[in-house]
Amino acid sequence: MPELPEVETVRRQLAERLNNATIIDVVVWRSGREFPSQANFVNALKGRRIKSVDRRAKLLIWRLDNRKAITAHLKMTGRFLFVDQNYKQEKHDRIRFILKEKNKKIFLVWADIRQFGFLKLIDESELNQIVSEYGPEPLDVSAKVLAERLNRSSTRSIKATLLDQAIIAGIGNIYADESLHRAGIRPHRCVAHLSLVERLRLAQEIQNVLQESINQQGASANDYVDTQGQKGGFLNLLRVYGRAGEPCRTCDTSIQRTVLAQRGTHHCPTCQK
DNA sequence: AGTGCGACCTGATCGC
DNA sequence: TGCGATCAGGTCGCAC
Repeated sequence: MPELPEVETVRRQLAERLNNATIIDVVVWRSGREFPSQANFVNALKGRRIKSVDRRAKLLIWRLDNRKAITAHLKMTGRFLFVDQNYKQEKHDRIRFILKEKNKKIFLVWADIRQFGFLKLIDESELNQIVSEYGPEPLDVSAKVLAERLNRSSTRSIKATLLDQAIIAGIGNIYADESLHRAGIRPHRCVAHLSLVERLRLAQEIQNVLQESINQQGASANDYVDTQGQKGGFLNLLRVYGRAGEPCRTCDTSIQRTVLAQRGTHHCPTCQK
């Protein structure tokens, strides 16, 4: 759900306030799998300065001043929310960070309804390893490079291929369906059988849809909200995702929903060949 | 080796 | 009204 555009939106909002901030305190309201050793997690963070907030694929990376980093994955329902001093803990809240930047205090809450997300403290070498296993950032390379990444002899469908973070980073269920509709390619097609023209068109549409969604602060299909609790504006611009039975915006044909790669998959039988 | 699939988790929604 | 079944999905780990 939070995919590249949504995670990038959160990154920008976090970076704006957390860059150069110092972590004063960390209160774990409810611990979980994401920080197995709670005391170590809290103690290791106190007093550390955040050098930058970066993103790789759907992973948020807070680089600290001691060659360590906090990685955060929102998965489906993870949220960072800026709150004020008087904020009261709500049901799914898990951690509160108190930070300081230029004598101004910052209160940040990590919440996660489904508890799939995680925060992890790791060192530089482990971070380098994780980052190196992702495919290229789709907005940092040319469409030609992306098209080349999709040129593979595999039995998999193009949709399953797009969801593989090792091939191209950051695409999830929504943007896989949306980019395939824009490119006029059926999700079920075998990746090995796509023509050069199709792969190039798909690569360009991946870049277009991701950039357009970032410009709208992402799409809130279900649970996603940004650090102010705001929904993304791209939802109404989606062409197929979540529109089963509704008319295709291009040709009026009813959008079909099937299951592919274990994911709800949406396409227009007329526009997509 | 590459691929597919279950597990993880909770809340919203649907049908009876 | 209430209750159970189903669905949402990113990624890991295991099986084939």
